[in-house]
Amino acid sequence: MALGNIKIRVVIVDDHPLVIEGLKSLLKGHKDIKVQACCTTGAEALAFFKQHQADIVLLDINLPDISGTEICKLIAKQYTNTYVIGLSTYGERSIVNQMISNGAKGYLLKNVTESELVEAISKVYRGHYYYGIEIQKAMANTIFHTLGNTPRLTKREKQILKLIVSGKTTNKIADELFISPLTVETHRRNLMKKMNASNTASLVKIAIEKVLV
Amino acid sequence: MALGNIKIRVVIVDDHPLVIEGLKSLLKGHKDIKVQACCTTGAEALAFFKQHQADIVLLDINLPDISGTEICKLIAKQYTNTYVIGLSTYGERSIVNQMISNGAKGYLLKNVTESELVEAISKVYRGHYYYGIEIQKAMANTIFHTLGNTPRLTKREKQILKLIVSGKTTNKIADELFISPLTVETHRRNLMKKMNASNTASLVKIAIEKVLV
DNA sequence: CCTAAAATACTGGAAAACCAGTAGTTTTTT
DNA sequence: AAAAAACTACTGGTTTTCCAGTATTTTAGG
Repeated sequence: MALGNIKIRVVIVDDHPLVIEGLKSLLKGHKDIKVQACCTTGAEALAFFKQHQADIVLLDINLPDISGTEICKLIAKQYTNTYVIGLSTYGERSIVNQMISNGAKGYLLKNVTESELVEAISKVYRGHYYYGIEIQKAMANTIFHTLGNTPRLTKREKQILKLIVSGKTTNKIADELFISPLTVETHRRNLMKKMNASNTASLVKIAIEKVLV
Repeated sequence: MALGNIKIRVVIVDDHPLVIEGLKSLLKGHKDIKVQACCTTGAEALAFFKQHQADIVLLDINLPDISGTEICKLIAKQYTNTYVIGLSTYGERSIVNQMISNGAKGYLLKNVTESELVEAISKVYRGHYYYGIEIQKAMANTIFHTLGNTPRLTKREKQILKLIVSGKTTNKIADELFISPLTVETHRRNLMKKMNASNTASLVKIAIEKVLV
């Protein structure tokens, strides 16, 4: 890997000791990588970074206290020499995007192999991006689906969408907002058109999926 | 632990190599426990048990091929000397109950500590039950929340619920399943009643929330 | 085999959602 | 001040969902 005797300083943040153990184990054999610290909470991690430096953070998105995306944002903003690689189990696509837009330089699923993990760390360390194969698949799906295609909703539309998702009928919503049911219906129709939904069910589903609610 | 020179034979089943690695690492120091095999799929695990014996199975509930609960049921039925300890991340409460009713003798969250893991294995090995502290908390919560509150849906109901969530209308669903729209409607109504939803919107929302879809 | 649960299907009627188009009024942006 | 965008509201009609029952057939478990 030709890094001479400089070690990549890695910090692991995950609330599962098991995962920490696993990651450490996978990295043990690589002498140009040094696991500097392991944290099981977001607060712990942030405290650590106030006092120390690191090159790479392996950051779980499911933390008990602070959300992974939040921490990612903070680290990316404050410690510009520290790069974040997100970690999660499969199936949490929307989060991947959030992490990336919050400055994560890489993203891996927890079923990562040793070689992939090491490659990710070294790539990201050198300033490149690295996304696991599975993530890339998910992203291809998503880029169109979630980001490129997320319609900008107006304030009123968002408000009404929330009420729809919460199970209120058009009439109830109209009552609540002191507007005509006919108006609510128009908004409803516009929402469906914008979000490519054919009925309430898909409207709600898409709304939840895209975290518009 | 006074087991003489008999080792407890443990099999780990988890699709994340990382978790396997972590568990192995935690168990390494204990010489009365022997990790006999690790499987990353349900099929692999079942194949293994056809040819070998084990005392304890550490079984993840999220496997790519067969559901953990299914495997648990099979093992408990066929290999009465092999005890299952379920493994999962938090938040999958309903599954805990399923696992237990399928014959799991113990259940742990993946953020288990070394001592807890070892204790669980030895307790279960001796024929006792063992549930992690967090699981016990979750169960207390659950008894009301998940069982009292998450309705058990039948196979057909789940199937129809999925189709509803995917945006299909009653007629489309009926077509797809080769049944009368009237039947679908009945299911629909039963779903709403069971899930305490007043309309499609809340049905979809609740379904997604409770990960019934 | 028998029973309970699940799946199937119906009647008939009310409410809510969906569709297409139009258009006036406010607010924001340029 | 003009243009664009957002919010408002309507007509008139179709489709889908929602509600309250009832009832037969299958299926699964003891």
